[in-house]
Amino acid sequence: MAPLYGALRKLRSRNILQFPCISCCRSLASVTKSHKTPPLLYHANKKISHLIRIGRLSEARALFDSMNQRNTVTWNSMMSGYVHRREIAKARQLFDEMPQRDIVSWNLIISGYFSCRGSRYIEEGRKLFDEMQERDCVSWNTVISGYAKNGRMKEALKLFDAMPEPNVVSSNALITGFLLNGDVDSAVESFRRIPVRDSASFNALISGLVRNGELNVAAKILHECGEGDDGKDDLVAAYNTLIAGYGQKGMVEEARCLFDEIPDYQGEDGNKSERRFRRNVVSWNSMMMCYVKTGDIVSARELFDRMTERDTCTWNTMISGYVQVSDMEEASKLFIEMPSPDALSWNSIISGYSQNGDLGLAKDFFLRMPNKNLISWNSVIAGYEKNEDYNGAIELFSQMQLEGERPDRHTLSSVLSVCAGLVDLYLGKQIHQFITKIVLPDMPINNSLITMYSRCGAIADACIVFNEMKLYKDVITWNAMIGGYAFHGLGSEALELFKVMQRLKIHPTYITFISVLNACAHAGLVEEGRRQFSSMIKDYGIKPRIEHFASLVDILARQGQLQEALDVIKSMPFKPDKAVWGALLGGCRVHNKVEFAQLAAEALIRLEPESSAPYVLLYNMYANLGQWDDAERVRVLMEKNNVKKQTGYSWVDS
DNA sequence: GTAGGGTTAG
Repeated sequence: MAPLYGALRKLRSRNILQFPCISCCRSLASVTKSHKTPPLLYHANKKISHLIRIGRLSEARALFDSMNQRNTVTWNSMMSGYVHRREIAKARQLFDEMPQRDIVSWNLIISGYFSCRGSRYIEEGRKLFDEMQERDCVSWNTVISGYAKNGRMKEALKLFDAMPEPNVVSSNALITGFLLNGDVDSAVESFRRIPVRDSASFNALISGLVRNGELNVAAKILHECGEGDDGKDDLVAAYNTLIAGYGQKGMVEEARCLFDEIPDYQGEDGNKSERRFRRNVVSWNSMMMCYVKTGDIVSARELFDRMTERDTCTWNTMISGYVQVSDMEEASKLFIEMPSPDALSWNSIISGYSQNGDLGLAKDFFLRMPNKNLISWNSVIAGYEKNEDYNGAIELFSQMQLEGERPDRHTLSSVLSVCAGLVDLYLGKQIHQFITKIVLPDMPINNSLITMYSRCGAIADACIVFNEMKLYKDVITWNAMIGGYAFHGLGSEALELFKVMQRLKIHPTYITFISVLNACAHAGLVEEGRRQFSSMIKDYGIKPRIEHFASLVDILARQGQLQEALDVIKSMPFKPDKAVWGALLGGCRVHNKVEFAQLAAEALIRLEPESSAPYVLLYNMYANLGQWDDAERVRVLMEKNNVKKQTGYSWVDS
């Protein structure tokens, strides 16, 4: 008896056998039945399911239509193709047309309805379930998991209690459902109530806990897993999930501890050990990803080199690691070396070159890529936008639509930034219209809209978007609006909004303070500016960047406090850049402080010898003061340095 | 042919 019991346990843990239930007997019956199927029909059925598996649905349908003999399996296979594609109407049509239905037909159509979004479909699925004459445990599991996946736990639990024989699959579905709703306690309780847990029980619980940020609970459960768990010898997937979860939070050390806990058995001659709980390729990939996420490319590479078995994901992770640290040479080396690059590999390389400013290579790879997808288009469009080749971005955007690729929120967000860069309000409004037609504007999209409108001079439209966001705002939203006000010289509005933000206890970022300081400059508030500058450091622990110093210099210089501004420049821990000297020079012009102007202009000329602006400014100042000798000296210097005066241009589109 | 779950790109 004992060996038989052991064999049963082994089968169970491999998901071949579960709780005793009708479906097992039924599936055995259908196996024997398939032997009676005429060979031609049997092969045609196999062909249909193969075509569906590789995603060639229309070919499968053509074959289905051409068959002069079909059995229930034929109809069911065809139906499953539509169910997978969420084409529920077509699946339903087959269901209604088929001459004979078995339990699988019913289960299929019900699962189809439950995997469609919208309560309409769920009700229809439920109606069919209620109409069933005979149900097996798959029917129950389908409906329970259907409710759970849609977050409707009340109905799921009711059915769970009503089912004739509870089984581990439905319990697992409940766990997933609870965690989808963030109900950690109920999930853990359901888990504890399962008499014999399998590996999917652990996976469902651990992955849900990780998604809810409950890493400590997950680790505890994983370590206390006990006797009576069929899944306990196959916990590697759950370990992998938690490793990845730690990686997401940057907790590399915890991840490494877990990784080291998984045995790395390799039998003699490098053969894989019989033991099932051992590191697999996903464990290595996940651990590598942790290092990649924290920018520790050396440790990631170390693991990569130690791996005896690599899959596409391994290569892609390593490539994306090099992309992140801008080592495109190594990234493309791996890309060439890897056995069969997939869409993800191509896209990593494309976005890598895009982000690192090599648009030519990005487009080269993009054009050579065999099956471009939405992400490929988005990567290359974002690259053009980031590198300020706005017209190139727009060209790609229209090209993409000509080729039948539908833009999504990522595309549209990039295109909005393009409109902002081009200062093209007309185009921006068109894109806004387009957006409302095809996606629900979410936070990132709304944020891009605010930036676009304010950069294009339509501050009122920016306000409308901002106010429509009501409760759903993040720091970026606030930064965009405050920055918009500051950009338009509406200093007091910007400061007022900043106060509201502080009252709501939203933590500002360094970007917020760039806008706040700019607002102070525009509003002529010297004391307020100094106060905000030190509040940034003291109250919020934000280290001032050179942009903040530039703003502070701007604030002081505009008010004619040029000596104070110069003191700031001398005391700051950065080498003053164009913006800093530019701010000083701007103040000098307004207040006719020629001695400071000379200092600032000379510094600017050293930084950018080809720019005519500082020469012109200095020349005009001397001229205004009647110091014609000095003015002439500037003009000669300009000629000597071969600088041409550029014709002015306005950057505001009418 | 139907039910529960792990890693990578914009």
